[in-house]
Amino acid sequence: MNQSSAPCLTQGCGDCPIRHRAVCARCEPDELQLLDEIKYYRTYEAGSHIIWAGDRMDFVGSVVSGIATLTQTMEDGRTQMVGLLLPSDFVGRPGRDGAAYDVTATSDVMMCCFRKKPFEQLMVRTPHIAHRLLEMTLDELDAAREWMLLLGRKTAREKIASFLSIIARRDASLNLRTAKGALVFDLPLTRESMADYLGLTLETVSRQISALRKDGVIELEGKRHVIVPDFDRLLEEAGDDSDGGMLA
Amino acid sequence: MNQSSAPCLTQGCGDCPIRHRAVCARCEPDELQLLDEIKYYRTYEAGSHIIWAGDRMDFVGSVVSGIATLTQTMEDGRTQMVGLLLPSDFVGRPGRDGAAYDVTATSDVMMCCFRKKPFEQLMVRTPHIAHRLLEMTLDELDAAREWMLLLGRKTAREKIASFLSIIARRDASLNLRTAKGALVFDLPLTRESMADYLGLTLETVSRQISALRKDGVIELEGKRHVIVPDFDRLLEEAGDDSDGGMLA
DNA sequence: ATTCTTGCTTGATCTACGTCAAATACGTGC
DNA sequence: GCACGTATTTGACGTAGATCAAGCAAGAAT
Repeated sequence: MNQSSAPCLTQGCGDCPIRHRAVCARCEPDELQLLDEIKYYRTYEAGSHIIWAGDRMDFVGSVVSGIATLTQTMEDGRTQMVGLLLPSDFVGRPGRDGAAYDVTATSDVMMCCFRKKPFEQLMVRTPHIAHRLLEMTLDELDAAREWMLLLGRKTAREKIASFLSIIARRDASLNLRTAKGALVFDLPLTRESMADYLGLTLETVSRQISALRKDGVIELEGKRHVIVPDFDRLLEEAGDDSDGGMLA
Repeated sequence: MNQSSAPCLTQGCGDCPIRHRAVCARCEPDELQLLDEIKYYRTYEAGSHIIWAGDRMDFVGSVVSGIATLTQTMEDGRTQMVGLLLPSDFVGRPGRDGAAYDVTATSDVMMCCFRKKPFEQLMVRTPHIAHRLLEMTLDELDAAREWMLLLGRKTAREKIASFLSIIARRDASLNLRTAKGALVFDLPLTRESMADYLGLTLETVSRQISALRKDGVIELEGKRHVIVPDFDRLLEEAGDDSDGGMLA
């Protein structure tokens, strides 16, 4: 169907999707075998918690399929999403014992896990794994800071437009174009989860999506299927500097 | 005066303040010498830009003295702070060429810089530097995510209280207690910069500080000098789970 | 002393978004 | 087909915080 679901057996990484190589892209065959030895798969049902904040976490790993979220919740129930995990995204903090956030499967999720202790030992022996992890963490930090601008300074409409463009970008595997060049993808979250992502209420999310639809910025088929006839227009609505053609 | 201004000559790190050892804490003497060879100091005047977003960045380093901020600005001028750099904090992204954000000196700043190329080479040879950087980056990511909860879900009053407790915590070097056990510190930012930190306007910042003062949560001497008679009370106002006694 | 400048406070009003409440749509099982 | 549960939309209204607009305080320059 597309490269993201292609197995990476050639990399010695079992049946993980290709970007899972994030961790083992430059490993030697013997290192890959060590990774395979400490690897296992787990599945989680939609709605179930993968980890609770504060739990001891004895693995690191990648999402193979499905969607998971990282969230923080205040005592009175207000919650803010702080991470969105799509297939191939990495979870876990080598060198840390506890989980800092709740990790929840919002759809059925399959994880590819590495037992943490041996993974950390492997890290010591194979410096490029540490480098790759540093790189991934810097990427996450960049994403978090972009997100902070969104949360602190953008209007509700800009937040929605930004979210749509972020999903279109990240979910590249699902990106398709119609004959006319319109961009097409599915929303991976409910309105409520989008609200938690954007620091809004679900009602405001719904209203702003309706408004963008009315103004012709997007089209909807059903509740989740989005068509973006003009991606640059969407970026304008998002208030982003038009870096423009990253999908050109 | 306090440990933060004590030189760390014993670590072979020149006259950098002690937490600068972040990078070189576990280095062998010969590695430290290599660090010294690629090290230089630079000063920046209050208000001047250290780096502009997008600039090539040919160094990494630590703040030795003064305060600097990381900010993002939208085309229409709305700005969001995404990082606050106090003495001993690290700046720079090994492996990345460009700066992602504006870095501004909000007071006179002295930086201790390492030339990036040789620093990266050193990183390859000394794995514990890479590990330390990963650890620091994970810390920053945690801080960013805490910050996201603040931006997305907290009220103005909670934001101010959170900010005060964060400063009290980070600025540990300046923490003092009065005879009665009240916590005392100085605000490192103007009201406007606080507003950029918190996703508010400077007027709202001012009003909420006044309100906290009126309610006895804090006392003020002048505009910047803060006295917190009861730190737990402040934490309650911040809406944080009372992890309580981190300063007990 | 006096004017300027910069940072801060306070007041009056406005508005974007939240809150509360009631439909509507879409499955899924019977 | 029909009942039921969940996700979503839409409406009416309230409010936290933004905006606009005056002051005020304290240091620096004249």
